[in-house]
Amino acid sequence: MEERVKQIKQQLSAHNYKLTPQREATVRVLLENEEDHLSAEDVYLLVKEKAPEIGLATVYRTLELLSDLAIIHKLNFGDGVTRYEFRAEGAEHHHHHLICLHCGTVDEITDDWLGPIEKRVEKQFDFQIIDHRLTFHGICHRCKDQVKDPKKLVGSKVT
Amino acid sequence: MEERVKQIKQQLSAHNYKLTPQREATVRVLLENEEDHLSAEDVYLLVKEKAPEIGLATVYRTLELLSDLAIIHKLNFGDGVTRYEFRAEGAEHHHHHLICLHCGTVDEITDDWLGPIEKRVEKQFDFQIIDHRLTFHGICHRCKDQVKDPKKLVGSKVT
DNA sequence: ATTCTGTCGATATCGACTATCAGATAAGAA
DNA sequence: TTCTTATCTGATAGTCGATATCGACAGAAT
Ligand SMILES: [Zn+2]
Ligand SMILES: [Zn+2]
Ligand SMILES: [Zn+2]
Ligand SMILES: [Zn+2]
Repeated sequence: MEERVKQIKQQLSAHNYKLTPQREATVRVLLENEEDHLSAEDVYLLVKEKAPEIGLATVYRTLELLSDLAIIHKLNFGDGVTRYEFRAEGAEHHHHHLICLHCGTVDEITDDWLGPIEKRVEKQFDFQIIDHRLTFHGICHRCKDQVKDPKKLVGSKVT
Repeated sequence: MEERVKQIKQQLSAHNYKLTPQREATVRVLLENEEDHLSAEDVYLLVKEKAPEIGLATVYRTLELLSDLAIIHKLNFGDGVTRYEFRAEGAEHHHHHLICLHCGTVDEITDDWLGPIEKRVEKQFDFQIIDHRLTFHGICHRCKDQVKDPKKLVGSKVT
């Protein structure tokens, strides 16, 4: 934890940015909820618990900054809000997500399974891949007994 | 074309919806620009050329209706607007997209290359897949000579 | 004719996000 | 120190895509 904060502080100062108290509070909230895919509003409310004087704009600015420096990723799960998560340290690509259409839970596949497909894309389409996003929509193991007609869940969600 | 319109008319009436002139105009615009990933605003402007009396709300309502009936898909390419495209007839799953970070073009992989990975997900995570989204971000063949440092393009886009 | 239902266009409203701007803060120079 | 400068912050107004609301209208049913 302290290690990660220190590391991020260095990444910031390498680009002539300071780890201000507000930025540090935001980073700590992200670190403490690393598996939760928080929205900006989520982060704002959590930061406010520790530092009530912080403004929403500052949270947005900090998230944008961390995103610009490739420290965190912006995610979109089709619910209209941008969510944020740390990039895996050293990982080249984004990991994959499993979204349950019944309970909304987002699980993760931390391994990158797209290697062979990427090779095929690069060759067949002459497309140089920098990153990818892969999301599966379906019924998670916790819900499978409660859903009778999965086809009914093919709604009108954005993705 | 006429065939597709007729088919959509039947899909609507099967759910007790009518293919009104406004809805038909919207459907035709979608059909005539099938490869373009139009936004609601795009559709609105194109429909207005033929039927100037149509309202923006009606376009949104029609797109939502077509989406509910699984006739079209809602897409999000990280630029803040929802885009729409027809579902491939009979295709179980959504196709894949290649987004160029330099020129913004969206190309398509119409084949489904995820079969083996889906099997693995279903088994390993006990997750019943209903649909998926796969997007590659990178440099398209048209831009590859103009981009020297692809790493620089790893911006803060939502995806 | 009268009611009911579905649909329409116009427009107000919503919510996530961004831009603006005056004041605070921190680093440098004198 | 004191002045200067650039960076950062909080409050808030504004933007923009999307949705909700509402009165009007057409077709079907009674
Ligand atoms: Zn579930
Ligand atoms: Zn994740
Ligand atoms: Zn390109
Ligand atoms: Zn497409």
